[in-house]
Amino acid sequence: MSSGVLPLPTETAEIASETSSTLKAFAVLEVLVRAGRAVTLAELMQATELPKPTLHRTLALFEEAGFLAREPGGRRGYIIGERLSRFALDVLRSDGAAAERRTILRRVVSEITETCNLAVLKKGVLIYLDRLEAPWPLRLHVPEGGGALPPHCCASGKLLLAHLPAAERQRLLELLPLERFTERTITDRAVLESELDRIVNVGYAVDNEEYVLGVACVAVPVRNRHGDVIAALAVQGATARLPLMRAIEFIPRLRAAAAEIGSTFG
Amino acid sequence: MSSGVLPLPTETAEIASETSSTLKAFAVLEVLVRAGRAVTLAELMQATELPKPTLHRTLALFEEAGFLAREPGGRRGYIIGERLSRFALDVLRSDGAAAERRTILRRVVSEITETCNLAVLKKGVLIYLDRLEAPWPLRLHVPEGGGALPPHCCASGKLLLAHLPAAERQRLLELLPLERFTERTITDRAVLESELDRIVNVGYAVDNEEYVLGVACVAVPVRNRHGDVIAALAVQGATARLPLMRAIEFIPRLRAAAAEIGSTFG
DNA sequence: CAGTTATGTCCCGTTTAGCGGAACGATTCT
DNA sequence: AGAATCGTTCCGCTAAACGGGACATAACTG
Repeated sequence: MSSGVLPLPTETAEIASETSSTLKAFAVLEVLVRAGRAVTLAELMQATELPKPTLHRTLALFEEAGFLAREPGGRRGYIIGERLSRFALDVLRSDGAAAERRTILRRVVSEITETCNLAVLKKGVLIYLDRLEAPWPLRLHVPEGGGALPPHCCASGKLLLAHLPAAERQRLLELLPLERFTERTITDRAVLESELDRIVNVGYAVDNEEYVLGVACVAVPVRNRHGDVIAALAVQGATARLPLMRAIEFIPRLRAAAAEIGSTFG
Repeated sequence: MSSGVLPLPTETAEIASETSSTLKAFAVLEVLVRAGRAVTLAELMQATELPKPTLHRTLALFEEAGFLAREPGGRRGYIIGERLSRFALDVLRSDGAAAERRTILRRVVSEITETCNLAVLKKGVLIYLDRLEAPWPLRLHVPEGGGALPPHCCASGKLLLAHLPAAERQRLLELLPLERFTERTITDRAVLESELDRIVNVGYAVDNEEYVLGVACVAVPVRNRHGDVIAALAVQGATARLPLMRAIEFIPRLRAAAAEIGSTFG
């Protein structure tokens, strides 16, 4: 796998600035694993920008615990240990409900041939639970690892805001910065509030280029068995290909999928 | 995949007595992952005997970093996050045993002079852990980066579906789109189901031009020491050169190699 | 084979971040 | 409704992580 002239993909300083020792250690593992071969301490220093003793300690810890092992002989690089392999296998095997949701998403995406995502609201920002891109060349690039979006300017975000308990919704509305991203972004609290009311009534939310010019979204609620809105299922596409009007036609299908997804929780 | 009346396999006190916070955190992940389903804080407390705030802190950390995620709604269990899932795949593709497996694969390929591959099911789709082409001019081009295949139309996919835990298999069968690729693709749920039963009985699976016209595959299970099916080893070839009948003759060799490969997984 | 550089290991005083009992808040059960 | 269980937050204490630096070991060099 991978590996070229420059030994490691250098995601660098991100790691060094990580506060928690545990996450730092985990990030080191990620670098090591992505290298796809034995890696020396010096290489890891370069790739992670972590101090030498810190790295050494971390690696020794993992070696002691069986997560890592070392090459025999002179320049002993670190390799993946048996315990880490077993762990990885268990991770892949513990699909369960995640596989179901992913499968449902996949079906929707292939039916409507547009990118779909499943998102929740966490501490006032929108977080993707899963996301599946349709095979179009023109794609919205989303930061790796479930990057958070501001909720006031995307369909899922507005939908989830709208269905918050009244008090919580009120509190968030006052707190949200309502930053402007395009000329269509809603930056007025009163306007946003009536938009949210409208969303509750019609049962879906749209984002008409409010976050990125040329990108429109439609989101429908995912409910648990009690009827609470717990997540949002959304379709997203370039308006050049998918004008909002056409996206809205997908709502019945989205709703059906949302119902299925809802039943995979709890 | 265990999980029954008693929620978790309780390796217990080992973890609580672990000195390093990082290893403790890792052990928590191991427990969570082995459960094979969403796990609550309370369950983890019982299984790890760690104090509540400690666990909470650890889990929140992982959630923040994208290694874990939570089920939305009321009783929010922890599930495996996107980042951890990706990490696991990277591990399996480059661990020390991967080299060993590749050696075994290489031998099989040179023995039978046909392309072989090793695959697992991840979130309901087939992913190659490794793949080695035989030196024939006519080859099936496979997208880089272990592109995912739909499981209902390839030998490995059907084999792995067949050996899923009954409940999970059932749920997935209902959800899979069963897209048609050739006139031989199985697109009927009932037919697929009886095919899966048949596969469990005979111990191997075939793909008779169900995905690509002119390409046939035969897959046998790779089992860990407990007998669980964890991967599939398959041979694949152009039917012009390798009619299904001849491919089936390779099964004994594949089985032998699969046993070897199985022993390289913990 | 000394001399030199690059890499790996250890020490130890400092400080941070993990710790966990306890109280509080939220949800589910009956 | 109340009771019980589960999840979250607080905060003072202390162990554990931190990392500069010194030392040790292996790999090049002439």
